[in-house]
Amino acid sequence: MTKKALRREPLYEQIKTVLIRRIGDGEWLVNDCLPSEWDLAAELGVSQGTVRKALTALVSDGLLYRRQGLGTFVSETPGDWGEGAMLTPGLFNERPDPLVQELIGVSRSHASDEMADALQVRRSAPLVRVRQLWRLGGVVVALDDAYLPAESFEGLDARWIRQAGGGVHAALQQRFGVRARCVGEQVRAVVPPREESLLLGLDPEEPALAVLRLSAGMDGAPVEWRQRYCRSRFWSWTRREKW
Amino acid sequence: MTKKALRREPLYEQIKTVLIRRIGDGEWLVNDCLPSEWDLAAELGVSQGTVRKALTALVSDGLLYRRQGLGTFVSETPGDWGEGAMLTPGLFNERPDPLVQELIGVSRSHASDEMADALQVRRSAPLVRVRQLWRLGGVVVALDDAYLPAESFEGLDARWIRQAGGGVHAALQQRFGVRARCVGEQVRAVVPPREESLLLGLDPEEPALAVLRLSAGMDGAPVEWRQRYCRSRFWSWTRREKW
DNA sequence: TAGTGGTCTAGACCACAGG
DNA sequence: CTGTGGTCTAGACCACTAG
Repeated sequence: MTKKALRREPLYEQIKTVLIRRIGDGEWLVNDCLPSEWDLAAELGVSQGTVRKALTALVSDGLLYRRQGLGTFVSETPGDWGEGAMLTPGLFNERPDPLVQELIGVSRSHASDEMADALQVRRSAPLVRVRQLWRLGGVVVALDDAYLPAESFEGLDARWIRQAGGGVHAALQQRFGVRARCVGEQVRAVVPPREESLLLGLDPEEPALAVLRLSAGMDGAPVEWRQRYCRSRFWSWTRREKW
Repeated sequence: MTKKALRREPLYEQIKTVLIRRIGDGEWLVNDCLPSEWDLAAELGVSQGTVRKALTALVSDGLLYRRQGLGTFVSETPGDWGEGAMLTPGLFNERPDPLVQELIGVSRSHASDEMADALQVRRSAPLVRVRQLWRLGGVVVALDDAYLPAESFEGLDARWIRQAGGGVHAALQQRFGVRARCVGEQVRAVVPPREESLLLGLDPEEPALAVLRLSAGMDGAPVEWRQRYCRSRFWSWTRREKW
């Protein structure tokens, strides 16, 4: 036994966990209104202030949104691009632009060592690969491949993805009840392989931004490994603070 | 007159503003302990909870840090790399590494249109350029040029920067009382110009990550425009969430 | 008008650090 | 032991939204 007693987890953290689970279980669907802070407080046996602290954290995590005078709601499944993520297209003082994704195809693949490590599957484990193209104003700006463990997502195919509105993450939510969120991201400057370079419309030897991203379910289990090549010729990728 | 009355700014926002100003004025220096939440509350005429909310916001902004049982303290001036910023070196599951900066030289330059726009100075306005090299484990990993309005920072030279510990931001704080923080960042994949490519030890035509960064003082006035080339060959640049 | 989130207060207890 | 931040409660008032 250790001398130091385990610090008990704060109440609002426990509330967060409960709410995440109940949302994941489908008790409240996308854009559903949660019970009011007071109702939740009564039901959970804590004060309204504690519920508020948990809700505020979930809002900043992007799982919920609030509208004063209306209530607290479940957010849309984030799109495949990764709304709250590191790289969004645009220049320093620009408005967000509409990104359109185009599904190219779904195929089978096997886990590289790097993927197997990130997805916590064995090496060469079977994966599903979903290849998509991103356009902005008609111009191709990015190409990405999403890799998912085939054993966990049997039956995921182009039809399901199209029915879900074209997004892998939307399909995961609808077909498997999994809400994926980005848990790690990497950026490199590379010259893409010839095939990808052609799809992107790059000159030979023209560099692109390569983004590697790992997504996990709300329970923390790795769900998707994504490799994306971004054109860096006309567009750049920006982060903006409140300013 | 408009029908809709102006919404009064929340108290904790006002408290934030007051504290930022008093820190900027040097009332508390780096690593100084602020008065306790209760003392601040009494002095400012608000409740302890309101002070806490303002302090919490400033902690998440990186201006303060707290240690339970001790107090609330003023953070170090962030280093020139940009500690809390988008790109920090390392692989997915790595610990942070010690980055060492080496001052190459300080020279005069003139604002390009892009710089003038970001720094809010006239085109071709005189600028001070500070060129630095970044090493990680002895290997050169990045090269950057910091551009500052010469009129605002007259006298900034290599000696002052060295005396401040080698950092531009540290020198700004010590010599001009300006705490700079990153307000916007951009990433591109490019093949650097020949001179920069040589300094970085890149092969000809080898791509690098180019990071453009605008920093502002606590009052929001633009202070520094920075262009950085990062080697992308052995190192990659990562963001990690709590995970 | 009723119900919601947004803010603020006052007071309480806990865990931690230091003398 | 004292003082600090960390958490939690109960209650209040405000601003916004919908019907």
